[in-house]
Amino acid sequence: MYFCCVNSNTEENYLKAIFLLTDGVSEVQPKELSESLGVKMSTINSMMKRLVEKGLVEHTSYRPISLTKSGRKMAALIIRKHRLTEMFLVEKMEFGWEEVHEIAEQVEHIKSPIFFEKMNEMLGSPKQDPHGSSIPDLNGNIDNVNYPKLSDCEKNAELSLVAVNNSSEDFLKFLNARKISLGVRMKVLSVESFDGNMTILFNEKREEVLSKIVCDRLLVTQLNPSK
Amino acid sequence: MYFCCVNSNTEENYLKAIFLLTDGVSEVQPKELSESLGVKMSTINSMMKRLVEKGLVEHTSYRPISLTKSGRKMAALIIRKHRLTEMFLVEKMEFGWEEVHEIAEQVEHIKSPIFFEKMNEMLGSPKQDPHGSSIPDLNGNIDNVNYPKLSDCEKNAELSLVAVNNSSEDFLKFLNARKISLGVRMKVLSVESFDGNMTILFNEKREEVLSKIVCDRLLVTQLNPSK
DNA sequence: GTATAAACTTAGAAGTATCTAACAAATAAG
DNA sequence: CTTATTTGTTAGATACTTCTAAGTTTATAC
Repeated sequence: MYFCCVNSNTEENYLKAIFLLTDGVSEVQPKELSESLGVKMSTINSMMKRLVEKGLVEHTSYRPISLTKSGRKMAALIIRKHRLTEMFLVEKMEFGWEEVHEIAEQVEHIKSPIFFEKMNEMLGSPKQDPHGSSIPDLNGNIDNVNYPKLSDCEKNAELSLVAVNNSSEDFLKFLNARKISLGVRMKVLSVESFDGNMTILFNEKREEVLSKIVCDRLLVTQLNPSK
Repeated sequence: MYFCCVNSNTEENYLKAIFLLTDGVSEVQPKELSESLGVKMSTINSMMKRLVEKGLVEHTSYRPISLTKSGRKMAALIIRKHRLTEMFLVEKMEFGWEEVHEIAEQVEHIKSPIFFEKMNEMLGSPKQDPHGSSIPDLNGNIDNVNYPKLSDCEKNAELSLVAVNNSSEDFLKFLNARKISLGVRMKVLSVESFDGNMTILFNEKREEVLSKIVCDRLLVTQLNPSK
């Protein structure tokens, strides 16, 4: 018999991955999870058995995977620790937003509620992490604002960058090199229908051509709602 | 075959324990290690096989255990991370010295040299942790000052508390309750030869009777060398 | 100096986390 | 609608970390 309240780092990583992959939707395919975690399908299978038995995951043969209520809460609390850590590293330790994901990936597993609540306090209970993602509260509730992708915006749209979809070091260094950071003003000058490339005017000054891959990862809000 | 540069948290804990138990002496008995880590003797045996094979530990049947040069360096670097973390928690996050050991025990395993060097920089390259223990440098070298125990001091000795031998929460709370902290001035008023109890005058004001167990854990320097 | 106790070792088992290989079900393609 | 491909499952293997139980060696006591 398992003790439902004690989980290994590995189990926490599975819960977190399922949580992130079911953002917006309710289920995730075993295949997706396997690719996201970099493990074989059979490994997903054994772990799902354990997490189902612990009451954290719902899964029956040949069906997609979802979190139970308690699994979702647990996952959200791990993500809270991850995102508070990222914010702490950027705000209090002067790390760049491209450096913090890997460190937070390890720090998030530390068992010490007071450690993270101290961070939260020092940071003034931030609502977003350095990449614009929402930080779940202590009850595991998370504001699920679904910002549109830049790639879904049309010509002449005037926008502000509010979040990025991906915190990989390479991608964030790419943005750094072009001085693209959260809050930057953007105007869509043109959209190439052939390949999805977009020409963007940043802060009314710099022009950049961004590939579809990049535009898919930039989340924005409308600056002047056309009314 | 093993990869000598990659170690699990468990292996790191064994190296650290051997390092701390061989402070001053060159070897440690398997039994001591087993008690210190809270695992059975047979577990010590299997782990020693692995660490010997990795070239980190020296051990032959029925003989005591010691670290190789590379094992010692590795252990010192883990202790560096532990002690920098403790200092960071106290100095930059306002934790009490009794709260930090448990957290540092987990943080010390984080794989990110830059994370700890950032702490070191923010702290101004401290030489001691909040309990007065030396912090090894980046090469794994450590100042091995062997402060005398209060329990070894004689009547009328005038002393200053420079370190504690033990960072358990209970012990440090005991000291907190008596306002005993690093740097406090102490004068030995009397020593009870029967049980080793000592009556100590703190900062020329407060008098406390401390048991042998407590006096064994307090490390001091002579304030006025009697010459 | 033998008997006894303590310390140490070995062998074998269990749980976690992973894999490979073989097989089964569901989906896509013709 | 049958075939082929992709996706999912099971069984069995390996490495890690730990245990218990049984056996050995060293140290202690008389």
